[in-house]
Amino acid sequence: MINILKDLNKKQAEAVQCIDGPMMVVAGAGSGKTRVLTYRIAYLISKSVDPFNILALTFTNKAAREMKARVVELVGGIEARNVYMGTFHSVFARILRYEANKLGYPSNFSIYDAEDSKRLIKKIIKEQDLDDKIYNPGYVLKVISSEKVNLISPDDYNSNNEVINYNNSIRRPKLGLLYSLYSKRCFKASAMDFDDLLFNTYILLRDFPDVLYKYQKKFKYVLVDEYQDTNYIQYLIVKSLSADNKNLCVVGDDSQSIYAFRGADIKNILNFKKDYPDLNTFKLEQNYRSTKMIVNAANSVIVNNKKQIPKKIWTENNTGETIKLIKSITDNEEGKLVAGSIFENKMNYHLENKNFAVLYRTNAQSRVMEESLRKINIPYRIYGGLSFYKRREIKDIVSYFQLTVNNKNEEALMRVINYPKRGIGKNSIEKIIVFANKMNKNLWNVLEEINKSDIDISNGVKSRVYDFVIMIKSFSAHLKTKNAYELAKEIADSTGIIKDLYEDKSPEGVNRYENIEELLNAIKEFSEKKEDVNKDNSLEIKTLDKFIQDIALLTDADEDDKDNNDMVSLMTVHAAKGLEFPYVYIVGMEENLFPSIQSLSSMKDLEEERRLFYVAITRAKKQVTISYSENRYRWGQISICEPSRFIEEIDSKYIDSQEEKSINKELRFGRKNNYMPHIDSSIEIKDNKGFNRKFKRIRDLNNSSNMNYEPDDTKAFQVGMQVEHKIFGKGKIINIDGSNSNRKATVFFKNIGQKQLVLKFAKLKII
DNA sequence: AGTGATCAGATTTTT
DNA sequence: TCTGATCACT
Repeated sequence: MINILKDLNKKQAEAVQCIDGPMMVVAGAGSGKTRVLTYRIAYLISKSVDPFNILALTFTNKAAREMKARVVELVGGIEARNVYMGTFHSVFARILRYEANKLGYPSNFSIYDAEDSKRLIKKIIKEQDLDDKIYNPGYVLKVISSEKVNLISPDDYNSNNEVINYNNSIRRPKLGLLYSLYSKRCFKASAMDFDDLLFNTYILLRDFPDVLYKYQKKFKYVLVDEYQDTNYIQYLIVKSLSADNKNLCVVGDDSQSIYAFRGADIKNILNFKKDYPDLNTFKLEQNYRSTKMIVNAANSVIVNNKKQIPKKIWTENNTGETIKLIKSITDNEEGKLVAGSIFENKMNYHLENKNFAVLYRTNAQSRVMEESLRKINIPYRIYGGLSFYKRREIKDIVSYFQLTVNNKNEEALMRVINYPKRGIGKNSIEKIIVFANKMNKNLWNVLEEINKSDIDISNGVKSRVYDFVIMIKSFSAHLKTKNAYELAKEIADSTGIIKDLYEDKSPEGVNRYENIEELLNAIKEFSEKKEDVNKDNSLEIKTLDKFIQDIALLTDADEDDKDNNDMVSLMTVHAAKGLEFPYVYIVGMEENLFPSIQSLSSMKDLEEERRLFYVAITRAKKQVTISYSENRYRWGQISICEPSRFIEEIDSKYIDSQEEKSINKELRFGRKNNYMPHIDSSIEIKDNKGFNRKFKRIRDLNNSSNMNYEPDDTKAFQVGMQVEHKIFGKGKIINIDGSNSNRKATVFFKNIGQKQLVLKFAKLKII
C-alpha cells in the first residue's frame, strides 16, 4: 500500500489518523472532505481493520460509487469490495430484506417511489370522499413523510391531542386517518416507501436487541458523509449502530445543508458535541478548489446566515478573476448569452466542453439552455430531470417485473392490469377495489378469487381478470428458474407490450419502443455478468428480482457516454453538490426563482436558499458567471423579474460591476424595437390561448435572430431521410415543420432519441 | 370498454 | 408547455 499520509495536509492527516472514538470533521467546500473519508477507510484497512467491519454511508448513489472507486485506487479492489458502502436507503434496504420477516414483511417487499406513494395517497383521498383541494396529495404526503422521519407512527400521531387540535384548527381533521390508511395499504401491499426504509430500520434495531447486537458487532467503524443532510431518524440509526463501539466518524459542512425541505435537520451537526462530549473535532478550512476571488465571494454571501459553526475558509490558490454578471431581457436571450459566453471562453482559452457547468434552481430552466447550446453546436449533458427509470413506458414494464416479484404490489398492479388494453375498464377496477377494502383483503387475493366473488361485474370481465392473474402467476413461477433477461423478454413479449409499442409509429411511440429495448439490453448485460458463486459452489442465477429490487432507489442510469465525455454539464444546484468545474454559470438569479418564492416567508428557508447559492458558487475552480433575466416565461406567462438579493450580498470587491458585457449592441437595438413592443401588446390579449400562440411566434422569431450563422439550403431535407449529425450521430427525419429559414426537423437518433432541430443550424448531412 | 377532445393545474429541490 | 382528469361519444 502507498504511503497514505503523504497526500494529506496536517489537519487532514490528523483526522484520518483519529480512528478511535467519536469524531466530527467540519469540512468547508473544496477542503478535501472526500479525500479524508476515503483515506480514512484506507488507513483503517492498513491498520488491519477488516473491511467487513467498515460501514460508510452516503447520501447519493453517485457519492457512494465515487468513494468506492477511490478506495479501490488506494487499497485495491479485493479489500475495497468488502467495505459496506452505499446510500442510507440502499444499505438499509439490504438489511431490511435480510431481516424482513421480523417485521412481518416478506424479503421481496417492493419499494414505492415518490410517484407510487402519490398515486396511492390520491386513491385513498378519493376513496374517503375527501376534497383533494383541502387534502392536496402532495401536501398530505409531505405531512406523512415529516412525521415518519421524526419517528412518529400513525398511532402516535392519532393519539396526540396537540396534533388533533392543530389539524382541526387548519381544517384538516382527517390527516391522521390518511396517514394510518396509507401505512396500512403499504403494508398490505408488502411495500415500503423511502421513509419506511429508514423508519423500519430503526424499529428493527430498537425492538430486536439481537439484531442490533449483530450489526453493532459487524459495523465496528461507521463513517457518514454529508452529515448535515441527515434527518432525525438517520441520526437515531447511526447513533444506535455505533452506540457500542462509538467509532463514529461524521463528515459534513453546515454551510452546505440544503435538504431541510426533506426533513434534514441541521441540528444533527450543530449539536453533535452534546451527544458525544469526548468528541474530537477537526476543521478543514483550507480550500484547494477555487481561486481567492471565488472563496471570498462565497464567504461574503454565507456570513449573512445567522446559525453556523464558526469557520474561516481560505485558500493559497491564485487570485483569479472577479465574478462575472450577465443581464438579459428574456430567458431566451439569457440562454443565448450564456451559451455565447461559454463558446467565447472555450475559444479564447482553448477549453473543453466538460470544463463548463450551467447550474439552475429548477429543472424547468434547462430547456432554454438546451436550445441555445444546441444552436451553436455545443454538446451538453443534462443531469437529473426525468430519469430513465421514471419514464412512463419503463415504469410500465418495470411494474410487470415488480408485480411478478411481489404479486401484492398494488401500485404496480394498478398500472398494468389494463395495459396493454385487455378490456378491464375503470369501473370494474373501481368495484374490485371497493370490494377489497370492504373485505379488508389485498387486491391481488381478490383477483385470484374473482370467479368465486360476487362483485358486480360481467363474467366477461371476470374471465379476463382471471387470465391476467394466470399470466402473472406463470411469470412468478419462472422467477427462480430463468435468468433476468429470459424472464424479462418473456414478459415483454407475452404481455403484448412490445407489440403495442412496435405498432405505434408516432415519434413518441418509436422512442418508447427504443427505450424498452434499451432496458432489455441493460437486463441482458446484467444477466450475463459474471455469476456469483454460492456457498455450495453452484452458480447463482442472475434473476429478475435481483435486477429490479432496488430500482426505485436509482436516480438516473448515469452511465457516462463512453464515446463522448466532452460535454457541458447542465444540472440543478442540488445535483451539483459534491462536484466541481473550472467554469460555472449560475443562471436565473432572480428574486422568486433563486431564492425561490416558497422560501421567502421564513428566515430558515431563506438561509437554506443562501446555502444553496453558496454551494453553487463553490463548485467553481476558476470562474463564476452569474446571470439573470428581466423577463421570464413561466407557467405559460411572462413574468417580470428582479435580480436576486443574493447578487447584492456578494461583496462588490469580488464581482464585476459592469453588466451586459457580451450583448452585441446592434442585436440589442434590434430587439428593443422589435421584441419588447410585442410583449406589451401581447399582454393585453385576454384569451390565454391566443397569448400563448402569439408569444410562441415571438419566441421563434427571437430564436432565429441568432448570431452569425449562415443558413444552409434547408429545402433539401425531407421526411424519411437518413441524416447524420456531428454530435448526435445517425438518425432519421420523422417530421418537418415550419417554412424556409425556420424549418424544423424532428429527427430520431439511434443513440439519443428524438430531437427537434432547426435545420439551418443543425448542419445535418444527408446520407 | 375505448377513444378523443377539452380543460385545469403545475413547478423547488430528491433518496 | 406538459400532464392528468373528465366528459361526451362510439
